[in-house]
Amino acid sequence: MSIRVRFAPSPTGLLHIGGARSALFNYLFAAGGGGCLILRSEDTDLARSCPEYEESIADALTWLGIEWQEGLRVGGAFAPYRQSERLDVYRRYVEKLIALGYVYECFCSEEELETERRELSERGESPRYLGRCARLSDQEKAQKRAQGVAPALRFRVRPGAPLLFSDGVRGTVGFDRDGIGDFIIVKSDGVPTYNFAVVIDDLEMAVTHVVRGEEHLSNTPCQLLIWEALGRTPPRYAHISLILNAEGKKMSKRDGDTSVFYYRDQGYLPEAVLNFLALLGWSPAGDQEILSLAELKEQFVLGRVSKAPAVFDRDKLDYVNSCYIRVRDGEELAELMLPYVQKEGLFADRASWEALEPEERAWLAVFADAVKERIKTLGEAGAFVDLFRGTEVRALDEEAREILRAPAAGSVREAFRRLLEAAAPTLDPPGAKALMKQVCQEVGLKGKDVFMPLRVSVTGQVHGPDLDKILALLGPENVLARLEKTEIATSGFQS
RNA sequence: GGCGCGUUGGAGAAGCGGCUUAACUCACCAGCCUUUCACGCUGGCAUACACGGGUUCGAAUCCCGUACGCGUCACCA
Repeated sequence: MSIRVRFAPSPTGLLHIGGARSALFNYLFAAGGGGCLILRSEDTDLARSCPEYEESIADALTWLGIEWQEGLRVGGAFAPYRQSERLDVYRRYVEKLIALGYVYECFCSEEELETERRELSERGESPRYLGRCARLSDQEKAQKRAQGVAPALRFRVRPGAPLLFSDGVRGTVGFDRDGIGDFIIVKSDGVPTYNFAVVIDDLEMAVTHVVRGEEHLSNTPCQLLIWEALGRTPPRYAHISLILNAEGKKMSKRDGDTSVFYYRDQGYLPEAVLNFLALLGWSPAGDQEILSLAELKEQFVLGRVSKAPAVFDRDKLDYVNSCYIRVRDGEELAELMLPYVQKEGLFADRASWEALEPEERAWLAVFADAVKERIKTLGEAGAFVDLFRGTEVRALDEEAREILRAPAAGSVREAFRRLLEAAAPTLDPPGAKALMKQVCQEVGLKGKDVFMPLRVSVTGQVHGPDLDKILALLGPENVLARLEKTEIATSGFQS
């Protein structure tokens, strides 16, 4: 039998990093065995669910490169894949459980339930429902109903052996049945609860393995109970550890920077996010950590997933991302950077990469190659725009002034200016290099003595990308203009 | 508080009873490379197996307790 797994988010928010990792692990697990990933929407919480979130979750998965073979958007043999559209399916199973004697109506109010839980808790017992409505007479029920109280449906937990299951990452896990308490499977508004709907969906959709976050571990016994009542074999479960924030707490939406789109907008590449997420709680057998999706698929095994929670480390994400930025180049990388460059006002009026002129694309390609080794995210590329554009030079700091005060600085600049004015009206990196070589010959110097004054004159900074690229990107006109500005700015200091 | 899960250097982790005087990656530091920075390379730092008992000739690895952390206890999912 082939593997069938599912990712079943509830559309109550953007896809967050923990959800993305669950989806990834499901995807990798299924892909390794030629299985099928189902994307299902658990929208039984009518009040909080929202179709826009469902769309954005699917978009986020697509952006990441996680493909599903069945479910939302793609359909499949077990449609529909939205729980709100499967109410009649659940109803059928409720009938079945009723017939089997597992279900009873509960009229308890929220306050009553809360009081019960509190009392149990104070007595040091497990807070749970003690079954107050389990044996209501028909008359009592009729009375409640006459008062306008709509009943919820509870699942009756019968005594029996402990619920043991073998978890794919944690090994054998067990819960006692008497600690559980009868739980609600259909709310008073007639909508099934999560714990019930998942079981029915997993059953109907022939799910073979459930890979999900550890927060669901304590839901598992309830679900097992339903499987048992229905006389069916449950899927294999695997509960992956949580992702913690720097404070060691479960990464929650309240932390802010937890949505996948946040990282996309910051300029993280999808393959980097995926690679990083895979490394959170899982480790490859070999030493290589930078792995493509194809390699991850090939190497991923559930058995190597860690039981302990992992802390989300932005530094490592940055590192992984920089690795993926560096292997890209030319116009391909330039296109990725375009939005961030536009944010700085450059080519801001262009609707897309296609709307750029060929020479603009070429310019951006040189730009991209000039900055790619010094950025961790695409977003950081924006900071370089000013360096390569316009006639303005950044204010000189003391270190920069020092360099321009060097005895030979003046003649270097002079020679460079002269040669540049005589040169062709355009500059490319090789051309810039040749020009600088000529300067070296003319002033009889080389190395730092030549390059540093030029660098500072043109950029105002002591550090930065390769000079030939800077010059090419600026173009002769801007270079000349900048030369003049730094001349004026430093003239008062040259003795 | 009940129940469940976890605990290897700052972070991710390898380790599955002897090969461990505990890999590897990030971060950090230094040197080299380089016209600068960055990249890359080399080296280093980090007094890492939570603690206490067992089992064993031998334990980070198995068992039991304790501590600490986290999760969960909803007519949320």
